Parts: sequence; C-alpha cells; structure tokens
Amino acid sequence: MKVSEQPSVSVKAPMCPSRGVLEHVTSRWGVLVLAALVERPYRFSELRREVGGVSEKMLAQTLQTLERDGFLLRDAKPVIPPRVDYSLTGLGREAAEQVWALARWTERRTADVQAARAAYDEARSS
Amino acid sequence: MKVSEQPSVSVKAPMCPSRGVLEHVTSRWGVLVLAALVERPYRFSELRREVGGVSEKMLAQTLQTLERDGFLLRDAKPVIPPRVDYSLTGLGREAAEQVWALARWTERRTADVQAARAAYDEARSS
DNA sequence: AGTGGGTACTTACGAAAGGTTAGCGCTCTC
DNA sequence: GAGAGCGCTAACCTTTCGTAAGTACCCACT
Repeated sequence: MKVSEQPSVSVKAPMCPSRGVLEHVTSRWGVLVLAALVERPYRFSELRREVGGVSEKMLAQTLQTLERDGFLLRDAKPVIPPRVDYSLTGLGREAAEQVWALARWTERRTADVQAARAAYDEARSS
Repeated sequence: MKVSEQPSVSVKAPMCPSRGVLEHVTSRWGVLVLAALVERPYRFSELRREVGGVSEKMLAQTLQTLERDGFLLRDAKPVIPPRVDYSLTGLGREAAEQVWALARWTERRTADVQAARAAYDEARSS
C-alpha cells in the first residue's frame, strides 16, 4: 500500500500530535475564544466579558495554549494599567473560521437538538 | 434594539442550551466519533478500534450523549453475539461534516503548529 | 487620606469530569 | 472446556476544572 494514500498524520491514532492540536482547538473555552476573535481583536478583560462564564484562570490558560500553538498573537503594552491585546494569526484565522461556523450552526440547530432530547427521554420513561 | 438583530440563542451566554450542544459536538471523543461516522456506519467494537485510544466506558457514554441529542441512530439487533450499528442522522451529518473538515484541517496543519510551539518554547528558554 | 475599582494574571484548594480495571451473560471456536 | 468476542455497566482513582483569594500598580471619588 502507498504511504500517500493514508496521511502520516492522523487524528485517529492515539499518540499522534494532531490529536492534541485538535483537542486544543475544540476545548471548551478554546472554541469560544477563537469564535470571538474572528470578529476583531480583544483585550483580556473584554474577552472575559464577551465569553460568558469563563474564569480568569481558564481564560489565561486557554490563551497561553492557543498562543503557543501559533493560533493567536499576544501584544502586551507596557502601560499602566496593563493592556494586552489578543488577535488571530493566519493559522488561527483558518481554525477560528471553522469553529465559528460550527458555533453558528449549533445556535441555529439547538431547538432541533432539544426536541430530539425530549423525544429520547420520553421514549425511556414511558 | 430589535431582538432579530441578536439571535435569542447564543453560544456566548453562559446559561444558553446551545452552549451544552456545542460542548457535546466538540467533546474529546465526540469529535472523533462523528468524524468516523461520516464515512460509513460502524458497530460498537469497530468504532472502538477505529477511534484509537478510547475506552469502552467513554465510547458508550459519548454514543449515548450523541444519540440523545439526535445526532446518531442506534440500531441494536437481537442476535448473539450482540450487534449494534451506529449511523448518522440528517442532523448528525450536518455536524459531523463540519467537525470532519476541522479534523482534516488539523492533520494538514499539525506541522505548522509544532513549529510554532518550538519557536514559542525557545523564545522563553533563552 | 482612604476606599473602591480596574488592569492582567497566579496560586491553593475542593469538586467534577475523565480514565482504568474488572465483571456480566451469552455463544462460537479450538 | 478454555478462551475470545460482543456491548455494555459499576467501582475506583487520577487528572482536569472551576472558585476564591492574592499580587502589584494606578486612578477617581469622598
């Protein structure tokens, strides 16, 4: 069999580095941070207000992970009070636009999912 | 302000049900299960072999969640040995194709991410 | 002068999620 | 008749996550 048929990097393999990358992109807060930054750059506290429910700890952790992976740029300005801007890189924008589309799809289809859940639960209780 | 401008269902709101739906779709194993089922229906054990590294417990849990959300159909045939087929619904296919695209994108870009990590780590150590 | 608020984080601890191992009832193969 | 395969389920333990507080600095208000 040809090697070119199967990609050497596959998300299906447990030890493949692509698995970890996908987990960062699809992480609980990673998705929402990326989706928010599609619109425009944000400051730390702005982002915290925009992404409802995220703690400062988890936001900082998520931003560090995504920055390290090359998805976003951190621009810390040496002013008082501190000001740090976060924006997408080219790589980050490619990922962000996909998760943003997924988030929008989810919003549109949430009612259908809720109906499916109600049907599922009723079929079990009766 | 008009209600129609902002969707009543937004992933940005902490208590919105769409948040939960998105978390199911983007969950660690949910992504991989959906991506696998894009190709064709799978049996339980087939899926377990296809999605490398998933435990039986987590696979069963993930499948139940996705079934309840209306993303996939569970077809348990009353034969010995037990045979259970899982396939995508229409709703599930819409979601699955998006996460599949994201998974493929990740595989293609993993090398870039690894390069970014190396650059990030070096900038810190030196 | 002192109090409260805003900035971007970090640290410590309890709670929740996730993972590992084992078992179950049944059948077909060796 | 011993072992493997099937699709789960229950107990247990570890890793992750969220919550609350602390840090250091400055401005506005009282």
